[in-house]
Amino acid sequence: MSQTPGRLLDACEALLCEVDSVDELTVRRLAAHAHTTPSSVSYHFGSQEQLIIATAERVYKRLNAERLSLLNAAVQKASPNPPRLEDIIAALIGPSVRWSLEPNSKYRVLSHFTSMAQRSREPDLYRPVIEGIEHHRVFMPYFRLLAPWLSEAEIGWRMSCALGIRSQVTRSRSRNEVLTDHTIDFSDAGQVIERIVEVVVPMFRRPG
Amino acid sequence: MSQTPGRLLDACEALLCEVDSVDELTVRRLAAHAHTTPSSVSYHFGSQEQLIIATAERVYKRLNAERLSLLNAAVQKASPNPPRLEDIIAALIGPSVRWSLEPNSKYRVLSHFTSMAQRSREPDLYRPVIEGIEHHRVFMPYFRLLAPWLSEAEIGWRMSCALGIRSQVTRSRSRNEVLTDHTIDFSDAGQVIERIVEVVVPMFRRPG
DNA sequence: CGCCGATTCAAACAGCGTTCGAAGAGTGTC
DNA sequence: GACACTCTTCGAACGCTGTTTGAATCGGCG
Repeated sequence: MSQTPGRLLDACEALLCEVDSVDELTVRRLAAHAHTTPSSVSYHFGSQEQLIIATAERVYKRLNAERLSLLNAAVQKASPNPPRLEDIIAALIGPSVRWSLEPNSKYRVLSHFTSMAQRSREPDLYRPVIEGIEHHRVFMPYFRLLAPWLSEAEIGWRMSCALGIRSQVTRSRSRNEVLTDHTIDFSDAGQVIERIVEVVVPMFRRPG
Repeated sequence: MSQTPGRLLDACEALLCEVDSVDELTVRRLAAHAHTTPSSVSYHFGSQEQLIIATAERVYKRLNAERLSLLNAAVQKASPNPPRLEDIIAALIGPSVRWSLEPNSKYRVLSHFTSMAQRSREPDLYRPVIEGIEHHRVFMPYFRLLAPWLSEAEIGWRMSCALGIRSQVTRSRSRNEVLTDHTIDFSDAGQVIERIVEVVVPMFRRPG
């Protein structure tokens, strides 16, 4: 077995974090960083795009592991009572928010990845990673427990909304700062998560 | 005055709508469509990127005009009473949702634009368009009227959240369909807008 | 007319991702 | 030990990209 694929994955991960725009990442820079040649990217991964996808997948798995561990902690903490709704929401959206603010986290890999997914002409390459790895379904039973009057579909819709708010925070920080007159400190992950939870919780409250 | 810049803007708008990925849009294709040569793009706009930004700006203005006209309609309809909260929210997020679903609208220009803004190494080129043209501040007084217990910053934060949910719908349709078990018809703009309004309204209700 | 700025265009340039073919490394078989 | 075979590496080349350059052309104006 060659160890070049592994070195390419590592190089890709490292370079994606250093880079401001994803098209500063070239096969030639990648190859140099991994001590190999441009053609080995195509050889081992099929294309540069697929290498980036594989890199993102690896990072996604770590992010999701953190989500799950927060979820389990929330469940443990409250056991045998049902977990707090606030904790479940924070487990869902917290890691993304936190990673996006930690300067040395690998979050840049994910934001480059999602921006590539949007502009790709081969959405099928990305779909499995976006829909499969982020298996939000693990959260479903706990939301159902806390809001049994909502169907699975209704809960899924509210999770989508929560994730949309999360993305707005991680993606358009400067725009948010303008809209909120700089009164929210968007560099304080804890505060931001709290604000998101505060806005999402009412979506799961019993109506009327 | 030359009429080439105008033809380039038109060509860029048309091609951005036809294209799946923004890097299918090349200066050579642009030039051919506008009956000119590749170098005229750089000559008139500085770069291909700036041409795309100018194109998006033009489309953004139309989208915002539609928002404002919906806002005014909502105000007129209720006058002299304050407008309905639901109508204000629908005016804010409705046009994007509707455009993103109309096959012949120019929404593709905007989604290509935002995905470019994310991956650009010159964010300053995009900032004025993103923060300036979308002058959401017009909505502020009406929200304040309807939720006087919220500060401007609090309202701005909730508007951000609403826009985030809107983006989630216009961007990740397939992911939403999976999460909601295909029980929401994301191709029905009216229904989608209604669902968003339904989730956003509680954010503006008096706490407690 | 003569001039001058504005505009057009073909050619060239440096960079990109990928493909190709030859060379090398390692392994199992005769 | 020698051969055959696959897996891997690598440099050269290909076709494409956006931009720059310099010469040609156009349109008014003194």
